[in-house]
Amino acid sequence: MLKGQQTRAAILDAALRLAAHKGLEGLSIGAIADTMGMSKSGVFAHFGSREDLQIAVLREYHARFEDEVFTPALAVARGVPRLRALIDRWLRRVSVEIDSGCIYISGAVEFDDRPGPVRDALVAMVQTWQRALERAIRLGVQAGHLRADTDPAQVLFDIHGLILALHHDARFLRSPDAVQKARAAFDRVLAHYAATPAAPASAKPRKRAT
Amino acid sequence: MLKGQQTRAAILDAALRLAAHKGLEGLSIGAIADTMGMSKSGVFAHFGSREDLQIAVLREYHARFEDEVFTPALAVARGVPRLRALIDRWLRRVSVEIDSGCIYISGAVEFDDRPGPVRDALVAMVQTWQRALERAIRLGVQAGHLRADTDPAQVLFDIHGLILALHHDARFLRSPDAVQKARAAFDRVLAHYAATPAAPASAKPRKRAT
DNA sequence: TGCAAAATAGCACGATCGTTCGATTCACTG
DNA sequence: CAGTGAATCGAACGATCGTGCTATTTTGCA
Repeated sequence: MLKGQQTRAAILDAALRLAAHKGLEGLSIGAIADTMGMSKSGVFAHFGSREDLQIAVLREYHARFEDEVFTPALAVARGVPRLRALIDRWLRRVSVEIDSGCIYISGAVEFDDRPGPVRDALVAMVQTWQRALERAIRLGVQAGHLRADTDPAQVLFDIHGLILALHHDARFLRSPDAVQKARAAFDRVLAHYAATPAAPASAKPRKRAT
Repeated sequence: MLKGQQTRAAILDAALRLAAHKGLEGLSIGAIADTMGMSKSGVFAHFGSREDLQIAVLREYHARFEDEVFTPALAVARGVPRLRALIDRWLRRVSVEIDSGCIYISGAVEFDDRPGPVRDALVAMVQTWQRALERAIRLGVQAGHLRADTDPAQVLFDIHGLILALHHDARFLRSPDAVQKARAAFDRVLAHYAATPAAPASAKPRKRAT
């Protein structure tokens, strides 16, 4: 009863490591069994199918991402400070992931053309994360930190682009100063959308309308 | 003699289509043989190995990319106009590729962790394209279109990010307005680095460390 | 400590993969 | 038109894959 959950967690951990390197499609039950020192069927029995294993890995990744990036940033004051905390933690995580790979990014490329439950689960998770980011941006507008005419979806697009470029340059091109470039790009994005301090100081914290 | 080159080209064309959908790692000689209506060994004989086939596909893609994006833009006046032409063609190509996929992008994710000749070839091609773009940006600075303190590598990073975000949102998230967002982001990048047309300092010349 | 149930192993199947090899058909040239 | 080399085929090999089946071991509870 307990042993089952225990080895299942261990398998998931190994699978996560493997998927980070080889991608979700590179996940092979045989390879996991090898690194775990157990048989293929032993590994297989914990998941109904390879697809379920992939989805389980996805869920595990999502949970860790939330714990590491999203949740701690909630302690920071809403608006630009929280947005900064969010992006800072995201950048830091991608920087660490240079040696392992971000499953959200690799998965998006692997499954952009492959319908099915795995793609559906991945899309749902990415959208959840993007909606959380967009909400943080919107709070920044409401708090008066960002210009009132700011389009949150556009800011999200800009920020997401810099994360993707960071992942590409650091991981694929092995560029050593990609993190620095990403931080500069983020500062520039924030500066562009920042409300001008000289503007009407009617910027006070409001309760969320709509 | 002639027939050989002819079918080789046809195989390459089919392989390119297949790789755009399934990725370079999803390239299977059997699948190509099926769509070509010939035997596996018949296809195989044209390339010494699967790796050589992948590299040949890469080279073909690179040649088409050059013909479609890079070369025509050389006819435009150097500086920002040429840079605009370059990016416009690139955006247009990625937009069309929403249904097929960009091999540079998918390949970068597939091979960011897999050493070998395929990765080496892909890195070389991407770097060639990035160097060409960076040169166009530098010419924009020299022509006085962009501020003198512009870091071409940083501009390249920004632009590349918006292309990657476009590819992600359009192809994976199936967002219909990704192209529009990418164009807006590009305009914002250009506006940020644009040299002030005249001397009057309507805006404070804030210099940001890069 | 004994026993049911859960966890794991072992084995085999069918499919697909890249690759090799020998035979065969085709295309080009003298 | 004949002959020769290129082009293609067909079959097979070994490896790996996910998966189902049946033992066998291990675990947790009475």
